[in-house]
Amino acid sequence: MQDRTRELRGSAPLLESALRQFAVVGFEGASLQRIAADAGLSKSSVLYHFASKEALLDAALRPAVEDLAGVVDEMARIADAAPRRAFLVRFVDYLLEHRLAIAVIFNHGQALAGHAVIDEADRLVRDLADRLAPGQGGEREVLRFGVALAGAAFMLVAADRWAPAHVPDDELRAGLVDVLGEFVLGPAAQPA
Amino acid sequence: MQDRTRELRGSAPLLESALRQFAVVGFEGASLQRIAADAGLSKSSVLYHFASKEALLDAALRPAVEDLAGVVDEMARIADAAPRRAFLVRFVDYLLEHRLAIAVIFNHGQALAGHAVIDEADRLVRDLADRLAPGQGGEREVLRFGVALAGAAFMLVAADRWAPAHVPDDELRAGLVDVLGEFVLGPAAQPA
DNA sequence: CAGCGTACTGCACGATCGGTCAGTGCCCGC
DNA sequence: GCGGGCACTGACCGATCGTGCAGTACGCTG
Repeated sequence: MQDRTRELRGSAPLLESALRQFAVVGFEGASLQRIAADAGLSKSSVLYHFASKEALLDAALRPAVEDLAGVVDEMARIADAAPRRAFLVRFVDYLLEHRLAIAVIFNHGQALAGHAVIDEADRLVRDLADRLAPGQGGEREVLRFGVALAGAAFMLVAADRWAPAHVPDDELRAGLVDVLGEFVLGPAAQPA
Repeated sequence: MQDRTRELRGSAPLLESALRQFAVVGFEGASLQRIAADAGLSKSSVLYHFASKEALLDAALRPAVEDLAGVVDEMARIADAAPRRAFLVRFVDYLLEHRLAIAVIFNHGQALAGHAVIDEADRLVRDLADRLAPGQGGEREVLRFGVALAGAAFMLVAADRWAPAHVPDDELRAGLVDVLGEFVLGPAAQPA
């Protein structure tokens, strides 16, 4: 395997096709052939821009992981202050923006353990959980946080499958802010 | 494809191997070769007992789906009565017993849409959600239920990945009953 | 012992997998 | 105009995919 990966500037549609395939059928189930066809080019062309299938996965997930690092930083700065709800809105926005990547990381994370991006994402999520549930009695808090986050990750891509009609993003965002707020901030933090 | 499937009586280890592979790498990512090797027999032998890869998926998920139908029935009978918490305990037990199948249905459901078992499982889950959130204002309730259920499904197989040490089933069960109870029964239903 | 069904296997098949490589057309600086 | 790099492609490779098929070892029944 050559280690030279040509970082294509205008590769957004290709990365989105890859992300969609990875999210739906998983990394092993997705084929370069299908990803390439979906993006409108040949398999060879995909492997011209990205040295391997794994490099493609890395490039597809990288933006979400880097943004997650920013989110965790932000969370660390506000610490235990009041504007937790504002942070929650910001976090739900992050989830919506990177919904496909989030689906890959959560739904297929176990199969992808060992890949650098996934391990980094896992570490960041654990960081976030630890920060939300400090102290030694936090195991229950971590469980609550895990359920809320993974559940949100699922609904991001499954909401349409359950709802009778397409759920607009705005509605989904409002719902997730409410539900997650109730879940991780406690019922006392409910809005008016 | 021949439609004759020999229903093997002592095929439990084979079905469990299949389930584990499907849960980790998804249906398309899992290979009959690896499933067979994991169960200690040849690929041909697997295809002797199950007419195709899809038939194997069906057989592996069938028990969980049938049990789910029972759970939904039970839920329908207790309706709006008080013993909801008892039902929740029963439900978490169900999740723990079929944790691999649950992981397949939730994490890879989108890729498996169209397969009979998956569609049936989807229908049952929707039934359950509708029963928990009746009326026209229930969209938010459905979202809450989806987040809680999918989150629980995730933690069933991911708890060990996040925790510093292995999480015993008893602990996981207790935690899920608490967290899900708080989530779908409302904070008022908290135990002493 | 003969005969049959059951559990299981090795082998072969066409298709598809990820990946390599030798081109090919095109734009851009000289 | 022309040389060189850039984006892209088809042909090809060995491996593996799901599946079909013929054959084999074994245990039961007659």
